[in-house]
Amino acid sequence: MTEKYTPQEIEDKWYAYWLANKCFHSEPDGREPFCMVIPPPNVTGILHMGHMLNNTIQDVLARRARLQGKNVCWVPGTDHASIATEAKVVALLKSKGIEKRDLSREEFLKHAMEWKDKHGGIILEQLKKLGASCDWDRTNFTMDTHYYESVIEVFCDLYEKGLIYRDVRMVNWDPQAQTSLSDEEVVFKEIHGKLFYLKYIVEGGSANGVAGKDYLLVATTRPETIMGDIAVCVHPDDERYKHLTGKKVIVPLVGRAVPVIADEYVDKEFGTGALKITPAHDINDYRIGMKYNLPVIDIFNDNGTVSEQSALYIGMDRFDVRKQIVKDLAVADLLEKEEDYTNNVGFSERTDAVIEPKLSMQWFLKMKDIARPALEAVENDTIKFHPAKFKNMYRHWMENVKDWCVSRQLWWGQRIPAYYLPDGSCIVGRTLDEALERAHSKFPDLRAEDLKQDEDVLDTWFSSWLWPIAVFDGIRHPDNKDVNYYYPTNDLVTAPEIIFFWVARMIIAGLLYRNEIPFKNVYFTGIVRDKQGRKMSKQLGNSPDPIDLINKYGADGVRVGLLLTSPAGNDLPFDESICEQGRNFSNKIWNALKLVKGWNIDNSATQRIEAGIAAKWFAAKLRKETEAIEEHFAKYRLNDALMSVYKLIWDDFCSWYLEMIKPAYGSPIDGTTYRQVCGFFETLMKILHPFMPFLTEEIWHETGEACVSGSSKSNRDGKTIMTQILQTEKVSEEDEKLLLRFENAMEVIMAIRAMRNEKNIPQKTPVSISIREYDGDNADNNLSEFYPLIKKLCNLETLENTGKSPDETIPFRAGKTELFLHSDGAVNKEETLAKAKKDLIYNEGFLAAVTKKLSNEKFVQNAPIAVLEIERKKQADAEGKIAMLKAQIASLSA
RNA sequence: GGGAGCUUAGCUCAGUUGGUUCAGAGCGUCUGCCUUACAAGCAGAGGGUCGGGGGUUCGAAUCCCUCAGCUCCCACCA
Repeated sequence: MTEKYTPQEIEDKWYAYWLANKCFHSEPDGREPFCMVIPPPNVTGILHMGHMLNNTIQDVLARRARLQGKNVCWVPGTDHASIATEAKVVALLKSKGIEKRDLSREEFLKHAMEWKDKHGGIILEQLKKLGASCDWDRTNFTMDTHYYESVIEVFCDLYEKGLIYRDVRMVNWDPQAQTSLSDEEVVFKEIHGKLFYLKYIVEGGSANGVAGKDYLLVATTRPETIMGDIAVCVHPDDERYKHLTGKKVIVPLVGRAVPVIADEYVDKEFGTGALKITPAHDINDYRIGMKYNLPVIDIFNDNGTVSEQSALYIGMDRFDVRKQIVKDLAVADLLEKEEDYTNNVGFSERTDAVIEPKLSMQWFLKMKDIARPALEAVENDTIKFHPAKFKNMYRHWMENVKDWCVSRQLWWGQRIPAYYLPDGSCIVGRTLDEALERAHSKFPDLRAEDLKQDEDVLDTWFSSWLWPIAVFDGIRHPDNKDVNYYYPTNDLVTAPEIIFFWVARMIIAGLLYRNEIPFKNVYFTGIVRDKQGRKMSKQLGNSPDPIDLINKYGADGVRVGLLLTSPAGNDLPFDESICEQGRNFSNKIWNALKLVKGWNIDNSATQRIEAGIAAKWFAAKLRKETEAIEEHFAKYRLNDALMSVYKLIWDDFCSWYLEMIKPAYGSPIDGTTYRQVCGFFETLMKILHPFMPFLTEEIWHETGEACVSGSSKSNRDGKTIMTQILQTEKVSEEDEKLLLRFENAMEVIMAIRAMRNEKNIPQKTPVSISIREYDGDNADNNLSEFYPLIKKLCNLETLENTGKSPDETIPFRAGKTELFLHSDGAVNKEETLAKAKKDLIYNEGFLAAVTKKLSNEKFVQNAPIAVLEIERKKQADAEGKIAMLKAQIASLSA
């Protein structure tokens, strides 16, 4: 065996083996299913730390379910990610000198599909490095034919049910991608800009001045939108402007006269208390415009340049116009002043372009009614959120849900199956034929060429919301055996950021199309941050390349590092050093195997007494910890589960058990002990397998039955840990008692080690100890059975129960047990006396506190009996210790 | 502006219905060890007025009030 664990070779070897043996593939059978669907990464995506965390968690859950004997199906796949992907393809074509607008839809899609075939799905290959045990035969892509048809079917169905409609609305417009965005795709950022004060001259005469001299001052951050102004609005109670309401003012530079209206929406305190109304380019202005029936002037083209509708600056970009108009206003003496101002500006999540509110014709899905059952499913815990705090967020959104704008002005995606007739009316149909047939009821002579399909595609989330159903083709074939077996899925692991985008909508779709929830548990991961707490991002360059990390620490090491850090829903402050801890753990286990494999086996030898006790103890410990781990898993506390395994292996197995059974150098080990250690090792590898799949597979082949023959070669050819089931046993009362007694023995061992440390006596120098057990008559506390162990672990020449304090010894204590170190040299009586006195003072203080508590009538009356008994026991113990210390002090002083 | 949550050791976090010597874990730190599986290691040690203040209670990290600081979500005031 190699000196150090080298993961790379072993990881590649086993992943290939698992694939070759179809270890991840699932087909419906008689077993209980355990199903998960991967949150499909963008087809253009590259693996980042967030994916690493998310997929490690899913893999742990999948592998754990396999160990429980379930039929595990983890469905992988990718999302076509319409905006993100189209933006990438457009950019790539541009770099080759090809403009999208010069291509036909078909040509563009051909380029996009080629690009997807070439670069798409890299991320899935990267997930294999991580050890992800996805059923790759079931890989889905949201634009696969069956998936595409499912999406179209759902759109048509919802339309037929009257849930989908077409309307002109104010939408978030991304002028770069030239598409609308849902509210969820807009991110607001604080921008340091300017507030401009513009003069709107009052038309004609005025109550208190000459025409042209009187003006209304309006503050705005967007002077370039004045060409779209159709009114100025003031608060009805604002004394400053009462005389102006109903009059008209002249829009600066533009020269158009617009009315001054009064509405309570206006904040008197802000700016000048007068607000310019531009319905086409501001959502609130739009609402006011609607309320007062004002006209709409849309001054921007789809690409953000000024349109023909404008009086000025036609063709210029919106940001250039802002610069220019400020200059022109100043020249015309229509700009009173400008102030620094910070406000929130919406940006496109995908392209980072400044969002332009824009009126346009879009398709919408009515949400209110279909959201209600989805809210209930989470409220009544039919679907459980981990951690539960996200229920609040979910409720808030679902109660205030707005209609979903599902159309996007893109080509990459599912094209909306709506067809326009020559008369402008619109027919929805699954296919052109279906649409034509429907159109014939109105226009019998219509031909296919007369129908013009809607140019837009559907929002990406309108396909991903069907993911748990569509991956099993459950939309097109609702009664197929896969969907019947695997749906509803068990767990969904995702980020809280997409709780509305995705989780909520999947629940809605599940209830709508299968009348059943899509998953039973949702595990929300935290955000992976850097050491300084910043979110990892490409721009900051603070995200390590996961593949580099895997190469450096091994996939198992990285997985452990990620999982040790934080529980569900907590952000994860990532630092490479946590992967180091994972790698060190791999190495520790590797070395433990090396130790065991290095022993010579003597099958004729009888088991040493301490090895027998050690085995009994470790078996009990194993049962106890297995139970604890189960509980952690039940609560989705994966970090706690891993920590328990970590300590079970490192501390209990390596530091205690192996040290207890380790034969003297050069001596062989007896067959019984050897078989026991191999059995324990095997069980430990199974428990650890979900977290460290590669290492455990490698080592499993050297443990368990493979050990029994004593051969160092694996006799497990053709088998794999992946098909193993973890048998668990309940911890018994006997176990609990043994574990408690053993803890006392551990305390003694640690006290002796500490004493060696203090006196600078090396471990290799044997010493003798006398022991006096305070509660030695009590069978539950008696330590004598562990004496052989204590002797071995502390390298004692003798360990005798003397019953009295021998001369020439250094007394010390472990809990309630008195110990005496035999010393050849002069014993420093002063020192031990001082220590004993100090102990006495502490214990007398402690006793006083307990006694005071017990003499408090109210405490005795109100406290539960169990608590009282504990206090009385504390009192008795303290009294015993004090008596012991007093005797010691007396003998030392004599 | 509206809502939710958080504050415990140097760091990241546990701490069930208030009650064991309850103030914990891992990492880091310090001390001593290259002891024949492992220095990617072994053995040991130190470290916190549980954010501040007040209250309820026999008893508060835990319940209530208040102040301070941080985070997230929603809304988008020109």
